[in-house]
Amino acid sequence: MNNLKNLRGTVDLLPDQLIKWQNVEKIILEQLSRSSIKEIRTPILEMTELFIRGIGEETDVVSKEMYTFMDRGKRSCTLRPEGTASVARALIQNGISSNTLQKLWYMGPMFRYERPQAGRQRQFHQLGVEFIGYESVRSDVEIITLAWDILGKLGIKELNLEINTLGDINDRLNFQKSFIKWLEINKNSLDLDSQRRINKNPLRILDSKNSQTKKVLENAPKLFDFLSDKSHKRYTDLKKQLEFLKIPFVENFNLVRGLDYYTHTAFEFTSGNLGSQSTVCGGGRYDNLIKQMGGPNTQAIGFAIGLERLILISGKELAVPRNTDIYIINQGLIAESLAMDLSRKLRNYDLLVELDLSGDSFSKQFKKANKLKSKSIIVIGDNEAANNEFTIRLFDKESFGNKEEVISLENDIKLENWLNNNLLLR
RNA sequence: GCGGGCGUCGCCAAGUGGUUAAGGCAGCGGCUUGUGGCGCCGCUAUUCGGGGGUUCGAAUCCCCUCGCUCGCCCCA
Repeated sequence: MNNLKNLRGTVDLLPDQLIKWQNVEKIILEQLSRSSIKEIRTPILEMTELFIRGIGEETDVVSKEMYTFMDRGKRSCTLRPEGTASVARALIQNGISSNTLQKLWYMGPMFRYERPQAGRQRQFHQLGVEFIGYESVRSDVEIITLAWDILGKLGIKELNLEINTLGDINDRLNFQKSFIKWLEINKNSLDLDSQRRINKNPLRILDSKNSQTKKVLENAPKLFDFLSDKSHKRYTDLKKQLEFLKIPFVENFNLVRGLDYYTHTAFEFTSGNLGSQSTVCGGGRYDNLIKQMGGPNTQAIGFAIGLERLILISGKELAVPRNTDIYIINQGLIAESLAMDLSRKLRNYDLLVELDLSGDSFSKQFKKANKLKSKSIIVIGDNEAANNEFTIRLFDKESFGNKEEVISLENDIKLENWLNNNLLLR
C-alpha cells in the first residue's frame, strides 16, 4: 500500500467511465457546431483580481471557495472557479468593439473548494456558452432554447426549467433598498444564515430553503413590483416566445443567481434525479459585467452546464463502448509482421481493429477475441504467412462456426467485398 | 464550514473479542501450446482505510485521523 492518493474532491476518470463522457461531449459539440457557436479557450489559471472584480468579492465563491496561491513571482493566482469572467477578460484584452457580436462556448475544469457531495466536486467541469453583444430578448430565448435542445439531445427526462427576471441595475437597487429595510424590521423572524446575509448578499435570502424564512418572505416586497415598464415588457416577451416554442417553464420569483453580475433574465434547469445538487444548468444575462471590467458597454447572456451532473442524469445507453470489429490472431515471426501491416490497412476502413500482441497460443488468442465480443476475427499463422494470405470470418454468437474465408494479402478487392458484405453494411 | 451514516481483495460481500479472514464475480494458470463460448481443477487479503490505545488475544471495543456518502450551506 502506498499513501499517494488523489486530492479530496478530485477523481480519476477511467476508460470505462470515459465512454459516457466522450459520447455526451460529442453530442454537445455537434449541437453547438450546428448552432454556429465558436469555441474559445482561456487559461485555467488567472490572476485572482479577475474573479474578485468579475464575480463579486462578497459572493461565497470568491470569499471562501477559491483555490488561490502565490506563484514564484509573488503574483496572486487563482484556479478559475467559473468561466464567464475569463471570457469577458479575454474579449476585452483582445480588442472587442462595442458592437461585436459573438457566440462562444468553452468546456473544461473549474475549481471550487467545497465539501464534496454527489454531483459536487472540487475539480468539476462545465460547458459554458456566452452570447456577447446580444441585447434583444430573442437572444435570451435562443440561449435558453439551446440549453433545452442540448439537454434534449442527451435524452434527459424530468427536467424543470425555472425562469425569473432581476430587472436592470436600477430596478435591482430600488428593490434592494426597500427589501433591506423590510429585512431589518423582520430580522428576528429569519433564520441565522439569512440574518447574516442581510448586508452581505440580501438577494440570496430569497432563495433560502429554510421553511420558516420562506413563510415570512411571503409578505416581503417583491422584486417583480420594482421592475420598470421596459424590464417588465422584456420579461413578458420572453415568456411569450418560450410559450410559442413550446418550451415548458415555471416562474420562480425567488430564483436568484449567486454571482453578482446577473441582470434581467435568470434561468435554471433542475433535475429531480440529482439529490440536493439539483441544478444541471444555470444562466442569465449580464449586461454590465464587461463594462464593469473595463471594456466597452456590451450586453451579454450565458449559461453553464455542470458536466458531472449531466453525466449522472444521462441515459446509460451512452455508456456502451464501441465493439471491436476485427480481432487479429497472429503468431510466428513473418506472420506477426504481416498482421501488423494488415491491421493498419483495415483501420483505413474506419473499423475498430485489435491486433493481439501477446504471442500466446492460438486458443488463448481466440479466447481473448471472444471476451471482447469481437464481431469478426482474422487469423495469420505460419501457414498463412507461407502463402501470403490470411483467414477471416465472423465471430458473433449466432454465426458460431461460421465458415472461414481465405484471402490473399494482395487481393484488396476480395477483402473489401468481404468487409462490405459483413461489417460495413447499413 | 456544520450535522448524520459508512469504510473487509479490482467489484459484491460473510464475519460483532479467541485465531487458517467464508463465498460469489472478475483476473491469472492448467485440462486444451492452429481455432472461442460450456465444464472441471488450481492460484490470488500475513490482513480488515491509516495511526495509536485497551486486552493473554481485536476486522470486531475506545481515541485520533483520512476518505466516501447523505443533508445544510453554496452552486453547475
